[in-house]
Amino acid sequence: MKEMPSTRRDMEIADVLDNLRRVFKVVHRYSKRAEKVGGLTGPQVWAMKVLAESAPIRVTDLARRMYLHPSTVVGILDRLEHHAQVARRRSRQDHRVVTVSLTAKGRETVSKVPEIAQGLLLNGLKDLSDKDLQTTSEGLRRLVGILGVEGMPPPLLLSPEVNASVGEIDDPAKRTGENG
Amino acid sequence: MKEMPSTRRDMEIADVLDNLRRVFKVVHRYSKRAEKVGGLTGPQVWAMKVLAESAPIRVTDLARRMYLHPSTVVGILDRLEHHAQVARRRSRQDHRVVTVSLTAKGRETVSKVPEIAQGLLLNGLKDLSDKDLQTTSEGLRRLVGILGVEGMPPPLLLSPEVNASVGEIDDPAKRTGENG
DNA sequence: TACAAATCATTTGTGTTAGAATCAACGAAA
DNA sequence: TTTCGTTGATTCTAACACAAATGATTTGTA
Repeated sequence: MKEMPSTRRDMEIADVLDNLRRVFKVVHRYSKRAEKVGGLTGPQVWAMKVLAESAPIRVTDLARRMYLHPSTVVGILDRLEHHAQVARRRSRQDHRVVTVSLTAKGRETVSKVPEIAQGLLLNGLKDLSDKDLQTTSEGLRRLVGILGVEGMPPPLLLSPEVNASVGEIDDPAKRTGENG
Repeated sequence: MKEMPSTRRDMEIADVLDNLRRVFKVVHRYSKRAEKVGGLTGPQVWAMKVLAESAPIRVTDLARRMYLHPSTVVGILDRLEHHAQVARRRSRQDHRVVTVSLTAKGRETVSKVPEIAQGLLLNGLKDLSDKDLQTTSEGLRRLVGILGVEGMPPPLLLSPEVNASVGEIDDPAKRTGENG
């Protein structure tokens, strides 16, 4: 692409992208090793926290809640089940469905989990002044806005249609620009 | 004790974390799938872009520039080499080091690569008003600051080019790299 | 010179992630 | 009832990511 040297603006944009990459890296790393609680990895703990909140839950729904592909969740569940942290059970009403729950050991583990990956960030955020926090929040909101226009799903965490939107993120062309 | 939830502040913090997670998901996905150029994945293209800028480069330095672990880069290079996009060469001065360069085909590929994953974000950022851009930039810088102080050693930004546009973000130079 | 320590790339092992294909089961329609 | 399309979970393949260990090489030191 064209190199528009010029202004601070461009530098600032480069700055944003660079910082974003950096934040990614940190959080990713952090959630990869620092989060281990009982020999469990970040995503594993994350899954268990979701389970603690809404078990029994179907695999598909769990995946939706974690913004992950079902096949990914299957792997995570395999490992958790192997560690006896969760239990799978076939639904009797619908034999296709598998519901997942925490075992006693799993509940025990969850109770021990402090604040995980977010702890670091969380503490940092708490230390910010009101003004700084607002700026940070604003900036992120801005980014989400930018991305959101192109297809980012709504807040959710509970909305069933999350997955639908997520699935189209990479193909904004499909989106009819209804959005607000 | 002093855990009084549900102030505006707490909601704002939750907001930040939530938005962050959202941004992660989008960008991650985007860089995983949508970035394919000539059958190449995001990280592969990324590596090639770095190479286009500063080949020949040592594997370790490439890893540093990409904020990735050397062993990860090795895998990426393996695939790129297999596609004849890059070439490895053992240094004659120091037989331990391997320098990587783009092949003719590789240069051809890079020239075709538009703006990849960043394109989406980049365009969005360009459309922001000066003020909004500043706010966004500020917010990110804040986050990096938080993470940088608390626990993020590795970025290192020791290479001149990397922090060219970054500047003074967390100033890790002060720290004697205690890495683990 | 000899020998220990550091460096560099790589290999090995584990885990995360997604997409395609597969298989079983459900639901609706002919 | 049989057929057909769909849904749900899983398996398979491929890539990414990191840590720890390996092997080769260089550097530092006695």
